[in-house]
Amino acid sequence: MPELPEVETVVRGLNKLIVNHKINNVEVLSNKSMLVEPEAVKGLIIGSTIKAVRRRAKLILIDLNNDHTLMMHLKMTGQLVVRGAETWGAGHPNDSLLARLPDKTTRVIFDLDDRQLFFNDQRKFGWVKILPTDQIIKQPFVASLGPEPFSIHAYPQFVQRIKKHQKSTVKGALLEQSVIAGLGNIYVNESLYRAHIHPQTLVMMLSDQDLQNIFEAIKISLSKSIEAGGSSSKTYVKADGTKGNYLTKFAQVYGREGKPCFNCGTIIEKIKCAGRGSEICPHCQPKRW
DNA sequence: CTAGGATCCTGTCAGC
DNA sequence: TGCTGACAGGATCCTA
Repeated sequence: MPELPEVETVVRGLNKLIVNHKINNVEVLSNKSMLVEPEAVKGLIIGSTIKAVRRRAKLILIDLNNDHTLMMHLKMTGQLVVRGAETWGAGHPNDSLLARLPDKTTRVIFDLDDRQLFFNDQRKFGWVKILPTDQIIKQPFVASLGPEPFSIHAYPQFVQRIKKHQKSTVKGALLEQSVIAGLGNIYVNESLYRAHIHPQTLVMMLSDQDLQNIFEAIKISLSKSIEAGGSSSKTYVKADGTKGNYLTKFAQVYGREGKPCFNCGTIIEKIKCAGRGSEICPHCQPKRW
């Protein structure tokens, strides 16, 4: 899925493009994607005005002017695209960001006054819900979330929470949203590479210094991506008109299997860890066992 | 309680 | 060309 930086990019874009706009109609093309009863679509969504767009972990929260909030999760292949006076989109980087919409991945269309918001999701894992705004933090998943990586007291909370997973691999623990919020497969791989830690290292084997290195590496990986992702929608089509992938602008190991490590030149390998593909530099991220 | 694997769904790509 | 299996930027459910 879009991970924290991509969701942050979506939220920043939506804040510029849909706040203070009224939702005139909602077209549901996939019931699986729209987990809102038809009566609630009519009674709570249609006719409301968007007040603000927020993010918590990988959740997108669109506050309406009736004390309710649209909660969206893009999961693996979701994306949000605005078409109107301006054209813009972010999330899963595929052709639907550029295509005429709706297309075969379009699941929900929000008709605003002078523009449309498209919820596209090839694999239909993502969803849209609506809740009273004050109930969001009471949702079990939201309540269980670990700290936002850039919040002031994130580090001690991160340390306390990851230490509950002593027998897990460090990769498995970092993928847990209850340990730290917003990481997914790519940023866990990127962060462990930058911290020089092998993903299969058990949490019980990590020193306090290791944890500090990992936490700093997470913040660097995320912030570099947010910087690049902020322009992802514009740079997705390169100057020559071909498709581009903004991840290649900052990724150190993602998608680089078989290529030389930027640090030492060793060939990047791809292994399986915590059930997910994991690119590593075998020299920079040595096994400790 | 934890940890690991299967699962939801659609599409693409490598290898016959 | 057509088929098959592996895999994919997530999180939940089931099992042990």
